[in-house]
Amino acid sequence: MTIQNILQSATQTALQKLFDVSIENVEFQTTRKDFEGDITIVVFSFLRQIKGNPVEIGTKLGEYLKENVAEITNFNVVKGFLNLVFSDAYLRDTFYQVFNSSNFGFKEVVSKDAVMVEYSSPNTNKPLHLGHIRNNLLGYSVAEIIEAAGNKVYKTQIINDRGIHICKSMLAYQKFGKNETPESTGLKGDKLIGNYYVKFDKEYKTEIQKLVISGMSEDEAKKKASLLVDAQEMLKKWEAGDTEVVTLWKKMNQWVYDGFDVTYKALGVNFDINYFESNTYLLGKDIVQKGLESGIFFKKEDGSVWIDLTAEGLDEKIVLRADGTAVYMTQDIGTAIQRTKDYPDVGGMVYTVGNEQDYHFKVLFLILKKLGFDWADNLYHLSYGMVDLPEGKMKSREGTVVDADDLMQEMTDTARTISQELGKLEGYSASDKENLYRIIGMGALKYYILKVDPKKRILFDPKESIDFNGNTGPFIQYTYARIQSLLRKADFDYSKGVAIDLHQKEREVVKQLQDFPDVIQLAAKNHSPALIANYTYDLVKVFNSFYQSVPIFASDNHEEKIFRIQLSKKVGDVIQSAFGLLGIEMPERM
RNA sequence: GCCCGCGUAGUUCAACGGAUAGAACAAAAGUUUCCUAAACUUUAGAUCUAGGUUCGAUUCCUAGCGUGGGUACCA
Repeated sequence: MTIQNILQSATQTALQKLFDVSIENVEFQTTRKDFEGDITIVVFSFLRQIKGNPVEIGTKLGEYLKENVAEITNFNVVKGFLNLVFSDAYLRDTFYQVFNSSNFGFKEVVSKDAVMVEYSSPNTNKPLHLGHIRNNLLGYSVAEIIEAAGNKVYKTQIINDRGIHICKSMLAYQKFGKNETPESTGLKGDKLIGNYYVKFDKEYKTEIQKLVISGMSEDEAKKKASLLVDAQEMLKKWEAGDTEVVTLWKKMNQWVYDGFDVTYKALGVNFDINYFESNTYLLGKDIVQKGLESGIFFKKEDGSVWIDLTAEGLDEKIVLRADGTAVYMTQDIGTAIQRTKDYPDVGGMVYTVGNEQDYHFKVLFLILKKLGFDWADNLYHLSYGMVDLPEGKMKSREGTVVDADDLMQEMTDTARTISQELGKLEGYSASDKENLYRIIGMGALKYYILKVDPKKRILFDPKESIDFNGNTGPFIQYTYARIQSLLRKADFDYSKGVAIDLHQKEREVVKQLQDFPDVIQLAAKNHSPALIANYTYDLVKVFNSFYQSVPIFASDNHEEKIFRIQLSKKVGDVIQSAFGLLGIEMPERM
């Protein structure tokens, strides 16, 4: 029986005896740092059922609990807050419980429903940029968190490998490519293809200008420019399975995938399953047909199929064009259903997609619910804000994007500069050092992005925004490295339990550690890596304060030394676990 | 126009409806005879406005202002 259960029933009994009321669920919260105590009961919440002075009620309740619950040694009442103080013995015992459990905070996989987490979802016509970095980090981290909280997880991406935009870069390659390859140019495949996409746009604009000068209206020129016409023609050939086009398409896409692999690896993300739009873009039409028969959808005179969501406060939405071809929505309906067929244990899905598509997913989920799928209640759009630059929005055509590979390289370079100035790494090999710079640089980048609430937009200043001091990844990594150094110097056995009185700072660290499992559960429920990040930062702050004020090796009490090393080790373990959920690696030294 | 986010110190971020709204950066002062000063300790500084619900509101509701996004056959 956990202390929460004991407290719960003891409090209920007390309320019954003292005030003759029964309260089903008494809420407990950990006491704030500035007040004495470990767990707090908010007496105010009883006032509806118990009339009287909150302080008096709290005092009576506190006296009863102190009397009847062995672990409670004292209490105090501030306004309507009853703060309960636990014994050192109890805190030590719970600490040893977590100290000795290897998977502290993590649950066994318990839920039989798996969750499919989709993220990244790139187009194969250009390299990944800063926006993808936020997407990837969020998606990966949320997947890890959900898994840690006890669900089986499948990570997936849907690769947008077809369509007019792909044909544009293919056409530019055909026309201006001179048979270049990643090998011949030394460029990453995604970069090479991205260049052709830009090239297309440039040539297309030039052509439009020429047409306008020769007397054509701009609108007409945009439609009649030969480059665009050719690209559309190429798309038709692709759809018809034309051998030459498909061969080129396969070759160029493979270059891009090879390039993406490098970027994903550097980011530290991975996928269990890939879906390709070229395989899924025709899905969903049969479902629409069924929905039409059952009256969920309706047909307009021109033959297009719609759903009426005005009763739900939304609009009408098209699900099939007049010519019978699919739209984005059709495809997404079909893909979702396909996934549950491919992986029958999937009972929910998370879509990591920017907030400009909030409306789309609202409608998608509603349609799937109306179609009667029982998993439709467990769909979640992990919506995140844009990453803006000081100059404004990123525009790939205008070249104001921050390239993912470049940014990661820059972070590593900054980490190298700072580390070399501090110069603490003698005895490290050159390659170990380089690896360390990478760990620190990526830690800074990942933490900077993940500590922010996903819903909020991020203002990203490449020059100034990545810091290595304060509330940052490297600050936390540094604490971890110091702890490892501490453990290396501890030349005594600290594996066994000891019974000492706890100092105030030690109590604070123990209390913070105890919250970790709850934080994981909450983060999974809210799909929020930011909660983990901020929790870890708080833990480090509390630990640093402890570290500074309590002499660890100088104590003449050996048992105290043992306990302090144990405490430090556990803090290190928890930091490592928490940052693991954020995809951030830990340095042994720095 | 309509719909959906967001609005907290000078700046970047926190705060299950709970106590005196927390940090960091920037500014000012201090701490290195045990373990890594990328640290620690002080000082100064904020909830867009007006109502409402509540014992209690940064949080929930209404209206307004500011800001970003979406707006029906593009994905």
